[in-house]
Amino acid sequence: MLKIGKLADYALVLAEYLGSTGRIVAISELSQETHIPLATVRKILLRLSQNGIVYSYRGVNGGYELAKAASSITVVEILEAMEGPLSITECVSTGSECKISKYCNLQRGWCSINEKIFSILSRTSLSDL
Amino acid sequence: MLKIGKLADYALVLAEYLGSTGRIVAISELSQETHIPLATVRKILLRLSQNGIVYSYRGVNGGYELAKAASSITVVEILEAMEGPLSITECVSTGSECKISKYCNLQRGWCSINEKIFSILSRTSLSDL
DNA sequence: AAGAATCAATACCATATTGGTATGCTATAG
DNA sequence: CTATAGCATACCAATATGGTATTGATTCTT
Repeated sequence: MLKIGKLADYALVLAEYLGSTGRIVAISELSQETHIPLATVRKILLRLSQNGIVYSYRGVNGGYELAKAASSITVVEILEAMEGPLSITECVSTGSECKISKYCNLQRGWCSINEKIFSILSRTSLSDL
Repeated sequence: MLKIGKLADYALVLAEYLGSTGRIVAISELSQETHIPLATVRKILLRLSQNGIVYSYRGVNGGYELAKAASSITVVEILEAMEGPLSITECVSTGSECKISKYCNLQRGWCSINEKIFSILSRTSLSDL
């Protein structure tokens, strides 16, 4: 467990393909090449675009391209674009909404672990995968 | 995101309490002290017991205690006891059930990341939290 | 031996999340 | 002006999850 969502996984695959071509690619091509369903690709690319990971171009000959070089886009950037801030537990992100937070003294430890995982994922670039 | 389940989180809290007392503790006490609902505590401790993290004792004065010293129980042990093997993506664990695995070349990278996260979580002991 | 305390095992349910799809709207190239 | 392609939103089905209830088995105490 401790799995990332399928959409986030797909997002990496799509981003990797964009990086490998280096040009503007339409959703239809992305879907064909990656075998990810068209409507799903559409949803993913929208999120990536809204989070500045890719640039989008409308109209004829439109499509998407990476906003940066594949070597400078990190795994955590794409992950967070798809799923929000990295937080291994409730208390790490929101300043503790957890019901038992008053009686729990693990928050500090979780934050530390969270930072370490963040560090790993931010040291891995798209091209490293 | 990339969150662990609440039950796993609770499991750490419960294990930490067990470690702090060093004696046999009944479910009722665990529930009272941690403010985790009784039935939920029962479910969690059962899993921990089945996975050898804690010893259980039935009958009057029964309860649970850690099977090892808190300093030698790792976070990943408890996590995996609660949620199964650590695997950040489908392809890491099961040898790839993923539909697009034939067209995806990220598996190697995910495995590497998974190992690094595993390493972090196995270098953190219960007493470190 | 009886009875109380305590864990074991399973089954169950409501809710939230997730993956996936559909649809009408907007912008742009030519 | 029209075909192409992304934008935005809404929707649905399936699954996972957290949480609860119940019955049975074991052990201590008296």
